[in-house]
Amino acid sequence: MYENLLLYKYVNLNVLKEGDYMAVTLNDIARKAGVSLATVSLALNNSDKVNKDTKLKIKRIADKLNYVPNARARALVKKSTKTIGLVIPEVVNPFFAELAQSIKDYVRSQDFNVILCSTDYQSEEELRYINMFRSGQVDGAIFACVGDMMAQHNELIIKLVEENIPVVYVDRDGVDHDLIPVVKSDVYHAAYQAADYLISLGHKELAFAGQSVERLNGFKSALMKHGLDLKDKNVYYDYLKMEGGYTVGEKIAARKNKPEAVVCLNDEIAIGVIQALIAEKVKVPEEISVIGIDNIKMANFYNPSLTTVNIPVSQMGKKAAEILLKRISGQTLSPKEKFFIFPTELVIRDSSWKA
Amino acid sequence: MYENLLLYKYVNLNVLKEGDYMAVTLNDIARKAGVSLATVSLALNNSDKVNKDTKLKIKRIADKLNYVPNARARALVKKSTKTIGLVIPEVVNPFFAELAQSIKDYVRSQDFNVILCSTDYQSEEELRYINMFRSGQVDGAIFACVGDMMAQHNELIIKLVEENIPVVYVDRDGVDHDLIPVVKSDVYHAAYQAADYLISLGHKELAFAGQSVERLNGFKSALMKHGLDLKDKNVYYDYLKMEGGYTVGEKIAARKNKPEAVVCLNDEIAIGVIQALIAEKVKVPEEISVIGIDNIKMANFYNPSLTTVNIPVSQMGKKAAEILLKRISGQTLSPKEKFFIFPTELVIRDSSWKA
DNA sequence: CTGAAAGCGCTAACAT
DNA sequence: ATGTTAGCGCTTTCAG
Repeated sequence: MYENLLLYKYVNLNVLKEGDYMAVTLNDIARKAGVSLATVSLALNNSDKVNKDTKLKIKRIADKLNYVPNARARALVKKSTKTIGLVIPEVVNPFFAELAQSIKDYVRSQDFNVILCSTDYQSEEELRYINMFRSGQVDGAIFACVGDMMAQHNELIIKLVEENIPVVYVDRDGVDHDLIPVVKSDVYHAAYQAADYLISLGHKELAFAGQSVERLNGFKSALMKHGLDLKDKNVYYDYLKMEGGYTVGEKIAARKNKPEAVVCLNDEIAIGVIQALIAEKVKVPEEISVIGIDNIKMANFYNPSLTTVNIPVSQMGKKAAEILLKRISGQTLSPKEKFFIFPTELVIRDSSWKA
Repeated sequence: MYENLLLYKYVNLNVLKEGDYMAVTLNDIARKAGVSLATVSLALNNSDKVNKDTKLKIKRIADKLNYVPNARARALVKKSTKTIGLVIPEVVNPFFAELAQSIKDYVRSQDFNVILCSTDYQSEEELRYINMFRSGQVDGAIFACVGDMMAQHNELIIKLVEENIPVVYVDRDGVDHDLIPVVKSDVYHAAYQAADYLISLGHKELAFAGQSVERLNGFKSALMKHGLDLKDKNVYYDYLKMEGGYTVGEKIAARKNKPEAVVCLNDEIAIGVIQALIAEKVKVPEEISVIGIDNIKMANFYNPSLTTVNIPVSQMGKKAAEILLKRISGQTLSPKEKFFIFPTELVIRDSSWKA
């Protein structure tokens, strides 16, 4: 809007004493231009209610003074900050990093900013953020925090929405999709695909590593379909990060009767598992096949390269951002947008092999 | 400050028609409590100028109404948003992700938020952010964008500082450390250490991959010290990520006379190089040693685990955040804080080996 | 087309 | 101890 204000000049009208900088305001410009403050505001906002010549004159002066509108003041009256909150467990996690990046990219193209809200899997942190959102610091928010412990906040988040702070969930299920749209990938199916593929390779005894009901269920359903049963000792229902995967790998390596293949909650865990297995001289994939979910960039650069199930994070992020901004601008959502689900895709690489 | 306001109740005083939610304001509370707006403000800010009983009464009412102060209004009058901007090239980069995380963690502990400003290495994006900062959306900013093309903004950033938006640089050098404090790691020395170590292993022909004057110079100085000379064909001076590293690896693999070892700008590039080498049947480290810089988490989980030079990113992030918040709160910096340099440390793992 | 004026919701003197 | 008042810098009717 103020493209031509971005000049590199710098004039300071109202500096009183050195070191006490005061930003130039509409008033400064008004005085200098000999018009009223209101006219300046209109002119700079390109209203056609103001004479072309005065507009030009005003803009020129604004340029010269290197005027930048005060975002705080504008936010107060417009009741909008042009920023959204993004709640994720952590940035140090390729999946969420990519999600964050795609969301930021999209909203930025629409002149919005994003406040980074990582919770480190702490539910109290999520609570703090919810309250911050209520204070009007953001125009809307995306919640992408997994974990069952977060579910307790769903009611609070609904209140947020009722207070006119739109929310969209990513890979988290809410209750009422009219109130809170959901963008997700079919992780149930992803886990199913992973297990199904492993079984098709000839593996009979499969393990699962990670904490996610939905994925575990998908995993189970594949076993069931093939008439295989799941032993308790084969599910390592715990852990979310790479180190945790390493622990699982160590445990598996220490077993006499090892599973033939393991499906991991995500690629990071898979890498952890593989790393431990290799360290313990268990060959991957010759002795044990390992498969991840997510298809992070590193999966393709790992050694052995990781067989995994692709989840289109960037697309999901963009879609979620689109939906959120639509909501913020008051547009209505199509039924599909209220529950948008992305398909997943098996990516075969080198960490899985015929038994 | 309003701990006890976080109740889950929800009362709406001034809803006029359904769906038209209006937040409760100080005025609502004042009316309800039969006191003035000012008293309410003081009470909720825990001023001791207000009677204990009225304070309690006011707080109780605020609770009941589920009051949350309006951050936008407060920002306008306090001339502070309690948020800072963090400019990095991209979140999808383990180094910057960790930096972002540590900065966020620290400022959050001081009740600040961070706006994620990634530039994707685009200098125009940095410009947009600078201008956004000028609008008062943030109380300060951290710039951690590398790249020589960004240097052109240094003047603009200095103006920002002169307009009372404190800035600190991370791994980027400015001009005037009084104006813009710098927190950095000794990457010159890091590259030196890497090369020096490789030479100590017996390698004589070393290559360098990546685009960074400082690191290349450190690399060169190690060669010089040992009386080795650097052939042009051994420096792959280019802007690179993991894929770029892969390309370099392919080029190296295709050479008749291969270098014996390669120092990479960072771990991601190193991983790319190794991956290509392995794909081309060149053994790492048996035939070529590869060493990275940064010591990202993945370095330890890679295969072969990556020899690298540790850079204490998290500490750097925290320190930068500390310094920035000090500046924001008007505290003066010690000379050391104006140019804070972190030492680096060689981390020997499996990607390097005696020739 | 331009100006005057009323806020947005809060803080912070200054009175009382 | 509490109330009154004047802004913060901007947008937006409503008059002229």
